[in-house]
Amino acid sequence: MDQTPPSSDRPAAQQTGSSRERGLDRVIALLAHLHRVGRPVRVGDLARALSAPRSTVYSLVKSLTDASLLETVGPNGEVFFGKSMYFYGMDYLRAHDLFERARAEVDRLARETGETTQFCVLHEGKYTVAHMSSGQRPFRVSSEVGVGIPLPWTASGRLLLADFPDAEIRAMIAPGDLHPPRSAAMTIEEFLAAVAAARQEGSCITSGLIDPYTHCIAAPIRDQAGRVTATLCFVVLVNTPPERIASLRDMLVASGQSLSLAPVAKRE
Amino acid sequence: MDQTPPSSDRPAAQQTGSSRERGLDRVIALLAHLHRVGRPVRVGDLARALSAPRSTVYSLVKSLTDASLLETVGPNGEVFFGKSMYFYGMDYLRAHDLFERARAEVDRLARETGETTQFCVLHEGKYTVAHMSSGQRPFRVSSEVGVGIPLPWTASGRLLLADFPDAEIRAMIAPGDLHPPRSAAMTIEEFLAAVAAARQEGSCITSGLIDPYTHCIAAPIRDQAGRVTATLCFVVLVNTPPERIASLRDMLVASGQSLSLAPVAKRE
DNA sequence: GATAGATGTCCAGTATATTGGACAAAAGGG
DNA sequence: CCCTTTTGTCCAATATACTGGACATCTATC
Repeated sequence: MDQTPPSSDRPAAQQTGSSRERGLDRVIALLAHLHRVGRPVRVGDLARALSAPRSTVYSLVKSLTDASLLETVGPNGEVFFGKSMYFYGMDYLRAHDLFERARAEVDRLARETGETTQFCVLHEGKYTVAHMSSGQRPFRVSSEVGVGIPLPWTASGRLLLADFPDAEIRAMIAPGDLHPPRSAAMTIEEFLAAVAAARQEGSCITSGLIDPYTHCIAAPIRDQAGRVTATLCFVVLVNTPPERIASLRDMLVASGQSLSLAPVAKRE
Repeated sequence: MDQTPPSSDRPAAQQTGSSRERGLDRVIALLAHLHRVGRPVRVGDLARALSAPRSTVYSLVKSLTDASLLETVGPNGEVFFGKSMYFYGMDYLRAHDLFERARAEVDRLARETGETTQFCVLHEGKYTVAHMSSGQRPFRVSSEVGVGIPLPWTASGRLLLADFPDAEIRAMIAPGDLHPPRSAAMTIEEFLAAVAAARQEGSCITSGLIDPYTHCIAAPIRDQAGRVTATLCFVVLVNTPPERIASLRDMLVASGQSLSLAPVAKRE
């Protein structure tokens, strides 16, 4: 046939057309997929999930496993993240003092209060749990580490947006984000008001937003400029007495402030 | 590291300096380089270090930062590992019960004894610290997390090789590995004997091997089949009294055994 | 402020990485 | 047992990712 002009006027309706793609892009999608799935995946399934040629995926996976970025695990040829990924993740930790200290603080708070405690950040426009420590009776928690959740669904989300002008927040929030799965939808104005309230208050408590049987108690962590860069939060059962909630909030605010100190020079 | 010497006269048909290379391979080298260096690196320096074309590296780094696998940091355009790398590393942790429990145990041992404590594994034929918690007076420790060190230089290395036949160990140890930097060289036979002794003993103590002023106390962690898969170790000052060393070793052996239990089913 | 060097972006051309398909071997399934 | 599906490996062909070089901006050094 003649040369098929690549969509002269309109983009291909289906991107499933045999598109030759960069190996690196496929790898990035592959890693994201593994993260989403959260468990080892067979190479064949990977190819299917990414709609990439099998031979390509085999080749890429070989390179990645040779580099220990992936590991083959299980009796079948399933692959998952490897040791190098772990080490590189630790490098990130080492470069980010706040993360390391916050992780330790979360573990301490969880140990001392017995409550499920989280350290949360804004990542790619979503609320994301960066570390979590389960309380004494670990109940079903709705957010896994590293999985983005719409900001309006959480108390921390209100704090994380404290420094953004309303216009930016509007742009950041997709329509569906205003309707938590197990709770009533809110308007963008209501949410903006909630952000403003959290900003004013210096903490935030929500009830039954993601999970109808829990409260969420959050406190900000600020950088040197005073901007909220992360949060700490407790997830407690709905029947927790108000005075305990207040006490937990005070602990959290105090911890948040101690983590907000200007990063000490750790080099010698 | 200039691991790609100009190679005055290479056998033909090999890369002649300007070798067009796969993007993914460059990325893998890039990540390894960042890990070696251990701090943010400017893109130009990356290109130089990898001896890769600048335009290529810019393009790759752009893809990686867009994916949050790298992050731009600092006033100049330096890049280092990004949040996604951290999350993927956490995924590795979640998939490896042993790592998570060992990390907690290391933190506990360090807190309770005040000694520098490490969790070590065999990675790519080297002894590698997978987690470390500094003691009360954190002194200069010679091994960073994730950095491979020749097996003969450490007490843990002797334990990690306990299940390998002598022939394999010989093949695994490079000649230079038998000469610790601050200590006298050993013969391969001496090392094999030390491995055998560690195997017999169920623990291992070395003195002044990497650092002349420290002892290294190590205990094995075993899998269901009883093979050594990892170790715990204390790094203590050379003047530590023998009875304390014995007591620390006993603690370590006990902790190692508790971690050696068959992995509990954590699924519900 | 002139020189020298780095940085980030852009572009056309080509070496080659990606691709589809073919294949044997293993793994079910009925 | 045969039939179907999946797996892992290999290969030739070509779409394109990588490359080299050119360029305009910045930073430093003297």
